Amino acid sequence: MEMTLGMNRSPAARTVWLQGLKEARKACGLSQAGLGAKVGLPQSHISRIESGAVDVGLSTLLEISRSLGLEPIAVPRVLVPAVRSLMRADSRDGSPPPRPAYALEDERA
Amino acid sequence: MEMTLGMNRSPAARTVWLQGLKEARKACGLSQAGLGAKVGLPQSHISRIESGAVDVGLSTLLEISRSLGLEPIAVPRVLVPAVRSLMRADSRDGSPPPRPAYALEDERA
DNA sequence: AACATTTATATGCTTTTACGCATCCATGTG
DNA sequence: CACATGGATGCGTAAAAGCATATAAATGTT
Repeated sequence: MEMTLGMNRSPAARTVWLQGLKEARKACGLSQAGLGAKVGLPQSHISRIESGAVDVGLSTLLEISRSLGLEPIAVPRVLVPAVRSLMRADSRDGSPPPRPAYALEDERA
Repeated sequence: MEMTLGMNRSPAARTVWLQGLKEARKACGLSQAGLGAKVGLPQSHISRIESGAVDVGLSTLLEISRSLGLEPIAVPRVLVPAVRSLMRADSRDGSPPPRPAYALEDERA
């Protein structure tokens, strides 16, 4: 069996990650230009990054993420579901029902 | 007030992150060449990445991290302590922690 | 409605740099 | 010594970062 997990360097591999940043940007009410100004990057580059046209560098990724109130952390795979659950529970507005400690989540099921 | 908290694109900014990957690599008992073989990268590049000489791209970072059993996640800043605590608790003592059965694990730890 | 104006995102082009190959410098080990 | 094993460096090339400009979609004004 060929087990090609999405481990290549194609745009699709990073697109999911970048999509999250794009949503976070909009959640902050920022335009590409606004975000660019915040982190000192040209709007054109933000555009290419979000579209997956370019493979953004770690430094730029850190600046963008942090300016959006996010901190990229390398989480052990076994803890990913727990962390995702934690994030979901936090971002829920006025309805915090007793949530199970773990929830089957997307990532790349 | 000038509040430029080390948010530049200098090597120092990413060194912290990369140091974690380096430790994770050693924890896996892998050499730079071994890791490179796992992810299809030349050893020379792993060297430059870990030393901070180059600003590694997101795709490469994802491949490296995942090959080490780590998943980079953008965590809201307010949740960072909680996540860190989770990771600390997990890595305590060598006894196998209650692994969530649904953590898709492909490679040998 | 048509036209201007502002705002948001995308594209062409140049400079800088990550990536990849080969090579080289260590420090073992028989 | 020969020969591994782990890591670093010079160099060419493809691609990211940066600048200016173009397109798109709203927003306003007559």
